[in-house]
Amino acid sequence: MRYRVNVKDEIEQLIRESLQSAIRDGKLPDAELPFVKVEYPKDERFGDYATPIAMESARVLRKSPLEIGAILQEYVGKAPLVERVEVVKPGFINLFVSFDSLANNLSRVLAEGDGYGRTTRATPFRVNIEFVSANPTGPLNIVSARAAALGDSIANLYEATGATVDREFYVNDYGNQVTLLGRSVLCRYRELAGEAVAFPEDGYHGEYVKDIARHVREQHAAEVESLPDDEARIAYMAEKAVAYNVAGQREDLARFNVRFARWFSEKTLHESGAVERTSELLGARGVLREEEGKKLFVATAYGDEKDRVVVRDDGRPTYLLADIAYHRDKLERGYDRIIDVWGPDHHGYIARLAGAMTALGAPAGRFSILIAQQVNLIMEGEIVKMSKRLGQFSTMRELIDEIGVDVARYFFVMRSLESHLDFDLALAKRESSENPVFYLQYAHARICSIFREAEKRGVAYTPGAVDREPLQNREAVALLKLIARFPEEIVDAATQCEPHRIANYLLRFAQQYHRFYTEHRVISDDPVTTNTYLALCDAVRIVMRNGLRLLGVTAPERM
RNA sequence: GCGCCAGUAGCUCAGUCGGAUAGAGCAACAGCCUUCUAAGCUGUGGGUCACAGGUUCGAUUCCUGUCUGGCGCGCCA
Repeated sequence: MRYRVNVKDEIEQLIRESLQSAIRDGKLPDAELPFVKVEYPKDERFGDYATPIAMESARVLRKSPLEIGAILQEYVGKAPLVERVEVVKPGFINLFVSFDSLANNLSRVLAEGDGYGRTTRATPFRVNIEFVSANPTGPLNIVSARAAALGDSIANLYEATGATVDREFYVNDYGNQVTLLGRSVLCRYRELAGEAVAFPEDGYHGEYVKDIARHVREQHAAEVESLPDDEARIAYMAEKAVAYNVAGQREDLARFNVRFARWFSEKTLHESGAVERTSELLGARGVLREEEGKKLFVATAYGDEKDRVVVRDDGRPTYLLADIAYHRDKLERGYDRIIDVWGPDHHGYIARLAGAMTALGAPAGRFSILIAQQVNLIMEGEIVKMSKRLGQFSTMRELIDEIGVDVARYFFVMRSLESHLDFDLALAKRESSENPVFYLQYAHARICSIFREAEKRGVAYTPGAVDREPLQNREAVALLKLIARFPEEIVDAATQCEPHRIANYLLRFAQQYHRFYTEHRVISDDPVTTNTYLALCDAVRIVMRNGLRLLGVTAPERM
């Protein structure tokens, strides 16, 4: 096993071993068995975990699903983890987890604290995740904000499965757009000096361009004048502008609790010769062809619509070649998994880059590209256009100012990434029950309040002294089950790159806690029950805090 | 024209490699605070899973086609 066992893995293993034992004992014929699926039944009457293995293996074992189930029942039922096993109608095997194992897990949560939910790995696992990677030509927008929330949460999830994760931002500080940015700044610079200049038609019009020009004029005017010609000045302005924009992006992201291990400059790939070497390597691998003095990557061999130019007839490399060089660099750094998070406007680009990775020898499954779909901002029922000129919520910074980091981060990960996200600003701004973020945080704050009250009343709390009897009720058991599931949810969410699962899980969890709170009084005259319920609340608080932290959301002690 | 994503309750969305009577939040309606936070809880109503075929013990899920919405189809980055 890659992961230290959680309940789900343990059950899967138990069923696999039971099948093997039954075969060894001659109760089942020896055969090639399908993968053992373990799932959460929709209805709690069907148990805590269920497997359709008896139905799926019926054909190959040449017995009816019910017969197979009856045989497995004997073996599976012996495990202490399992309270009882039922074999029902079409052939499902339903397992009920024992109360003892759930209660034991409570002590584990209290002992592990902040570490609960994390799994450890027998072997090291390294992940590289590249996200946001917005052009350094202006401030970050809302799409970048979604990518930032998603990428960082996925990174957090992987770290919680014991992986080492590098968060990376690719800075496109090379090429036409950067030159154009430099020209735009130079124009504004001249305007400040009172010169009348024609602003480039396709230039960058944002206010920030003027800010940069002003900054350069105040700090570096002498240097600018000493440059030989305008070409050199444009390059100079471009460099200053990129540095300014990247610094601004870095600041916004830090405020969003997202920190990158590395800001990888595209320019360095060109300067070091890595781009050229990549072209040679592709040629040596036989995946380039020449046409009219150009070099094309044979992307059609990897499912793309057409072959793609990587070197122009004047010898200049295209963006694609630099991107391949960049990803080759990531491959050579030896990661077990390389993940890119892209915006919706780049899906047409997937085939060629993924194809290039395959051509470079990346094993299947090592490299994956996630597309975060579009974000619509909704204001009073209307879609707010995210034009940079229109709409007051065009930048990430403005969004954070408006609704706060916690709400923004939660909203961006609460839906699956491939669904188009309707971001209701009015709802996000409302500090009420309609806003799910507050619902989760409220559960945490409520528990903190109970502990404050307990301290005020001088009630002693001993985490080690948990009595089982007070936990034998519907609400407490439901909470214990969800607490036990937390580590599994993390593993699933990480490997599938689906942080929204955690958001959904925490919502169910908070709901279950609020139910418990309504039904049971934590601080009472009975010291044993009080201590046990304090321990349960403590565990809920730990799971809630750890879960929110994975999503980059804070767990307030008061609200 | 081709490609990618989506279409599930009034709204926003979950639904695990194909499983059991399709779920949640919000909105609507009816209740629950002398006691640890009512930003909470309980209950009710609400569905042709876009449509038509196919695959099989079983399809919201997989395949084919049609319709609708979004996006993309540069030797820009």
